[in-house]
Amino acid sequence: MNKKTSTLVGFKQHNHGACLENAINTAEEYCSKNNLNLTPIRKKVLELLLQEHRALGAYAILAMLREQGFSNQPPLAYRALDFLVEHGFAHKIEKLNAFVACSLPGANHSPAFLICKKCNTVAETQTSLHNISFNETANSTGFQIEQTIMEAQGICKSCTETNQI
Amino acid sequence: MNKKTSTLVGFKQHNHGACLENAINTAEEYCSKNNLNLTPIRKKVLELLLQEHRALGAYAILAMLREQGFSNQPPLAYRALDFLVEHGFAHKIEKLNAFVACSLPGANHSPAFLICKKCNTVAETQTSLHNISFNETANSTGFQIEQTIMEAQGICKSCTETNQI
DNA sequence: TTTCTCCATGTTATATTATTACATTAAGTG
DNA sequence: CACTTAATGTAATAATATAACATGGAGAAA
Repeated sequence: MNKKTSTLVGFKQHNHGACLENAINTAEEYCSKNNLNLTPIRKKVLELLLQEHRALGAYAILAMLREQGFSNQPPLAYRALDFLVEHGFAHKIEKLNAFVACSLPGANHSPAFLICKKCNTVAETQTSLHNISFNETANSTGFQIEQTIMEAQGICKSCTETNQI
Repeated sequence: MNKKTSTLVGFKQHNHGACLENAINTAEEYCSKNNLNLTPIRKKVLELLLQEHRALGAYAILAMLREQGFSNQPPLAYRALDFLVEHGFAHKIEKLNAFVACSLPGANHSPAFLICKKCNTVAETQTSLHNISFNETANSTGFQIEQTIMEAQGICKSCTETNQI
């Protein structure tokens, strides 16, 4: 009862091409089912995020969009990111003011992130246990939680082992 | 074993003047013991934060400092805030890009925050249970956590009851 | 005392992140 | 077709944060 499995993506090996293609397909299906418009810009931004397992800043994305022939006005990136975040295809990492593709699309989630300070890789974890303390405290005071942000910064195994400066 | 008490400040009544004075005294003692320099600017910023139970942006603080006769260059505020955060007298609320005084000074903590979207009050909670899921996931992948950020947004009891728009 | 060093502050400039506001285009609907 | 709505284009600016270098002051070392 006390234990809860955690899943994690980002510090493990995986088939990246398949991962990307799968995520895009999932997003497309979800959008067509829910009458959402995954426009070229939105899709392109999602692809750009999926190609990294790192958080990208809005202006980094904007620069990439420009390389692809899009205009480079900030709202272009922010609007696409807003759409992706609103519908769960991406998350904002508040600590970094940056964005990552969702690693667990479709999950009804309250995600938590592990951020490596050295390589900037971001791993998304999915648990439910982590909300207990918030819920307890919230309940005891009548606070109604709508959204939780959980981010941990540290050093990933790979960076610890190579011990690079 | 499974339960852990949570403490909370910010949505409860308390003697505000005493609270402020006590916090300042604690900070001064801590600084003199640890050979830290609680300069006039740093002290003033701490007082400004303590006067609210809300998060204040760096530029809001800067404007208050100017009213007190200090210069109004951004580094003035950021340096003082850096000091306060580094030594645990204040915390940054990442979601708001803003700062709150620490409600539990002296505690060796990994704080969590409840942020009311209506009145902007920020309550600090102190638990240890909330780190379990992070620690489990981190351990399983060799990730070494250095800092965790936990923030919940929602509506506090008082705002729910008055139900103001 | 003089010099040195360190820490804090003063100051200018600029970088980074994000939004507002309004014009234009495109797709679907009555 | 005219109308409505969603999405994008574009310009301007707001809000947040830092870099870089100068100045001042307190205490240690010579």
